[in-house]
Amino acid sequence: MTGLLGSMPATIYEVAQKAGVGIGTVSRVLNNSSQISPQTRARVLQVIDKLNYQPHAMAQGLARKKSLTIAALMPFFTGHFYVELLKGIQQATARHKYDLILYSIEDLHDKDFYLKRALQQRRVDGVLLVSLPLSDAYAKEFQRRKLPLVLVDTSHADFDSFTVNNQSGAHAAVQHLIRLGHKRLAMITGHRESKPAQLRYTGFRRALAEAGIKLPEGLLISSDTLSGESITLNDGFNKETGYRAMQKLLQLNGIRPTAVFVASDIQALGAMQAMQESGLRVPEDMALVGFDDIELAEYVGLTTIKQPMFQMGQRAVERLMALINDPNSPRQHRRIETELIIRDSCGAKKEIKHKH
Amino acid sequence: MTGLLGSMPATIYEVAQKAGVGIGTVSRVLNNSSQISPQTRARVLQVIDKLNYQPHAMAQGLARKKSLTIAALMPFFTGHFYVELLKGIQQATARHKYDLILYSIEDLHDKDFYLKRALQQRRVDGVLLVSLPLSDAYAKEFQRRKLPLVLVDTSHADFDSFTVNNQSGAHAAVQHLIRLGHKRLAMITGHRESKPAQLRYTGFRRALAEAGIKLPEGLLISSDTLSGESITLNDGFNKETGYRAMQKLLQLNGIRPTAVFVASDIQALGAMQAMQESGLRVPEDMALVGFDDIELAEYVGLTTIKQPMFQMGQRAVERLMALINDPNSPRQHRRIETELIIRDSCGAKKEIKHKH
DNA sequence: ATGAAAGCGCTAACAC
DNA sequence: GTGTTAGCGCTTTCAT
Repeated sequence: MTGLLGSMPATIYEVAQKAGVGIGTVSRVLNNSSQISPQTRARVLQVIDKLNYQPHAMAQGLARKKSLTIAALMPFFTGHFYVELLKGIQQATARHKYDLILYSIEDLHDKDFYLKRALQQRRVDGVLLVSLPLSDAYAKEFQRRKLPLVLVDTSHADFDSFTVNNQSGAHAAVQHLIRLGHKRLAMITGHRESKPAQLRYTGFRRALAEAGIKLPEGLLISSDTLSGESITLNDGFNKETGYRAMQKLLQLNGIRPTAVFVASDIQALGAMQAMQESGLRVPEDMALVGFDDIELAEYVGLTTIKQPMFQMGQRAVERLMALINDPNSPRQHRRIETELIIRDSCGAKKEIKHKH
Repeated sequence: MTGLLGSMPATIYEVAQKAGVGIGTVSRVLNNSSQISPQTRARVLQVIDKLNYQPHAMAQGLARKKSLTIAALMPFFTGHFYVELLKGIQQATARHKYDLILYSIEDLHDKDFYLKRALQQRRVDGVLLVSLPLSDAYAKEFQRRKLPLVLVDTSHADFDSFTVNNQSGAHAAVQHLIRLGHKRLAMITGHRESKPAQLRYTGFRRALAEAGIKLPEGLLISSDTLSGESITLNDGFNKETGYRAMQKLLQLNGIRPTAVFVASDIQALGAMQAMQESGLRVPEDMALVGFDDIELAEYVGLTTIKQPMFQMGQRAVERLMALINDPNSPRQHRRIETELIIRDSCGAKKEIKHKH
């Protein structure tokens, strides 16, 4: 039927010809333009269907100056956090019938390269920048090009952003401990220069202050005050720092805390190991709350703060789509609230445990 | 300098004009064509650099009938396996200077939709289909269109594929147990209809046969012979089936096995839980080997079979690129070998343990 | 070696 | 309403 051209996909010309109309008409029904007589529209649609015609994405993109594609630049997968985020992004993108190009950033050189690519070459309709700081040079570039940009887990005054509310998350964690009756609390966290570490610390202090509890000396342990090989890894949020920090806490006789807020689950795991080696049990000897809700947290029954990354990914895409459709939509900086996941590491006092 | 057009990216025309050459010439240096005088080439390159010019991907794609993009269709992330795979895919794709469009398949309707999209809209130069069976209808379609396709973790006679060698992996796992001196072995696995389950079983049998060991009745437990809610989940590879299967094994007095090969780590976790509840210890009371090397495996010290997904992703992309460059390249069905990761769940006999 | 011109498949402005 | 035509930004003959 399709003759010699049978193996090549149909073009708008063939559709037009078979339907006995001009290509403009076909284009119109494709974009379901305002006024087309129902008859011709039906006829064209029929041919389209018969030829199994689908418009050529690049030709459309070129003519329309739109790609129906967005790019996500993200550091590749340090676990759960990014996987969930990517899922959310992917799903929302698909729902809008957009394609998602994934650029993974392993070092800062990559970032530049891909940013440039997204900006100039690939002409995506919008970009999502995840966890990476946006330099002023690129900020200007995005503005000049009027290319919609949404930041996720990072921020910049001039662009829309979605970040986790670290402070209120930490606050909720500590409040939970306090509600359970704990009065002598400690905190283990990452490097003091780390922004999340700072915010989580603020939340911790705030919760203590509200309960009229003060933090004795030595009950706050930041990674950078420790010694050890991998101390600097991942902003101090790693198993070894958790382990060493807990060892330090355990040496505190007399003022040993009854509960500790560990600013990351991975550190909490290290802390648990240290406790175990000292013959101490969680939560009997010491209650623990983590932060992140990594996969292992569920397995070991660690009560923790979950960051709703899936949702964050979705919302970021929704926002990006809104910006694509209305570039003048006012800037929004959204702070996503966390969720307290209660498991076994704090024991139960007046609380009902939610077992998963 | 760029005047009113300053906010739009430069085109090949502007480059040509500023360099005092025709657009054809610019195009030639862009594609570093054979013969261009070093001088003009230098001059053009200089202008390109000054204008910060980068070719427009869609225009190039349209003219060249190539998109420099591939698509990966995959069921979205059931953990580690897919994350590693995606990392490998992403990295190899980037190395070839291709872009990666990610289509996530949540149900079979998605699969159809995206397959059609990739196939007809000519957005991509090749596709990677992961873990999903390819229907004959689409197989024909890919052939007709001559669109390069590589299957990963799934296969079809007519297309290149990369799959894990389930059989030899299982064989290695069981051989390990046998070398450790175990003579009474059992196996816990997923549904009997599951292809991986079948292959792993074959590997198990082969290892036993080679050692002259026979499998007494009742020492092979498939998920579909169990009862319980989530028994059917994920082809029977889930925690509950592992748990129940182990319970069943534990009821076997007299012929209780000293070691069991569990065909998935997640089931091994369930099995361990059942043992723990019965006051039994791993490996003292029973040795365990899993399959998959999920994240938790390391945490609980489970000896297991690792599937090198990162590598598989990379190789699949390499193959796809080869096909894109030479569509007539002969078909290859690659079987990727697994790796035995020795941890603590088998104890040590004559073996040296590799501790991670 | 290089300029001119004809597409690539589509959209959109312009006629009628 | 619908056909015609001029681009979109590039590659690629075809001349020269």
